[in-house]
Amino acid sequence: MQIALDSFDVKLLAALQENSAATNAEIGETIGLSASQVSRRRQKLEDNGIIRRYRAALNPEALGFTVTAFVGVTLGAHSRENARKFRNMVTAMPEVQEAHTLTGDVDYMLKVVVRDLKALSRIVNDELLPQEAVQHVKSSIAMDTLKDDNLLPLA
Amino acid sequence: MQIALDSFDVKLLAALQENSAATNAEIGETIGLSASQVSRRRQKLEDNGIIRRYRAALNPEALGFTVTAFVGVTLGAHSRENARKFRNMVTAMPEVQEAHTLTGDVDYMLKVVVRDLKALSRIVNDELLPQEAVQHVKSSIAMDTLKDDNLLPLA
DNA sequence: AGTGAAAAACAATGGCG
DNA sequence: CGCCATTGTTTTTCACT
Repeated sequence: MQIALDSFDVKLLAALQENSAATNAEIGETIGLSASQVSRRRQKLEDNGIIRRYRAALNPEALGFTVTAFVGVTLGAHSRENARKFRNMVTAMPEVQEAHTLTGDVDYMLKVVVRDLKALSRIVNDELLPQEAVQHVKSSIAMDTLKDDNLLPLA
Repeated sequence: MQIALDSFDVKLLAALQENSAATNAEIGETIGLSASQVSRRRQKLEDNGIIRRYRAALNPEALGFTVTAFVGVTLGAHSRENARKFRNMVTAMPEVQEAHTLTGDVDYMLKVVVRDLKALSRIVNDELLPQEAVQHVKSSIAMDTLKDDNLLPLA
């Protein structure tokens, strides 16, 4: 999928990932385009999958999610089938916000968000560790989050 | 800030973080509420800060961001001033999507997104390591991302 | 490539049960 | 809280550069 983006498209994407509630007219004003062009370009970017979706960013603390943890997981004797089961499981777990396979000594890095430490303990001890494939789990708790915007550096 | 949320609010929040482009009528249909009530509740949730903002989720690969890395940073002799400088810097870096202070042997965990390994190298060697406060940096590259939705587990 | 204006869709309020 | 009607925005389409 090779898509040519001009500088208007990039500016539009930057504006939308910053604030998708802005009207086409408002965005047009900031990037120097008419509302109708913003609409047309936006639709093209949605159609070709560059814009994946629109979502509301919620306030975790206000909703009681006070614990964020990074959980490093090391797998044991790599049976293909057990590793697949593990991946399916973490993908399906709602508390797992991110799951990546890493280079280095840790096979997987999970970002987990829960209401309290008890819930984290339950996830590690009752869900992750019982998995056949899992050999070792190491959790680090985020004491403070300086930044969590997950915005692409389009600038 | 103590806010009472009933099950309609929770369902509404779940629907909005899943897809904020849905119309109030569509959301109302899925959560069992009229469009006008969805509108009223949504506004209240925006006003009291439970809904922070609306954003477009973009496709990183389509935009050329092929490298995601987790960078663990250990600070040296903790001069308060140097640590503050470090925090200000990572917060201002657009390539840093997340920055957390952690429990354990690593002081900070950064999630970095860039176009190629060269850009990652530049960030580590030319931006992070020259910082006074930084003693040690260890990067792990995400070879595969299974999940990256950053949705709160409201279910 | 782009604009501007009309038409269609939608959000937001208020009143009533 | 549902329903309905109204009002004002906003999106989208169309004609025209």
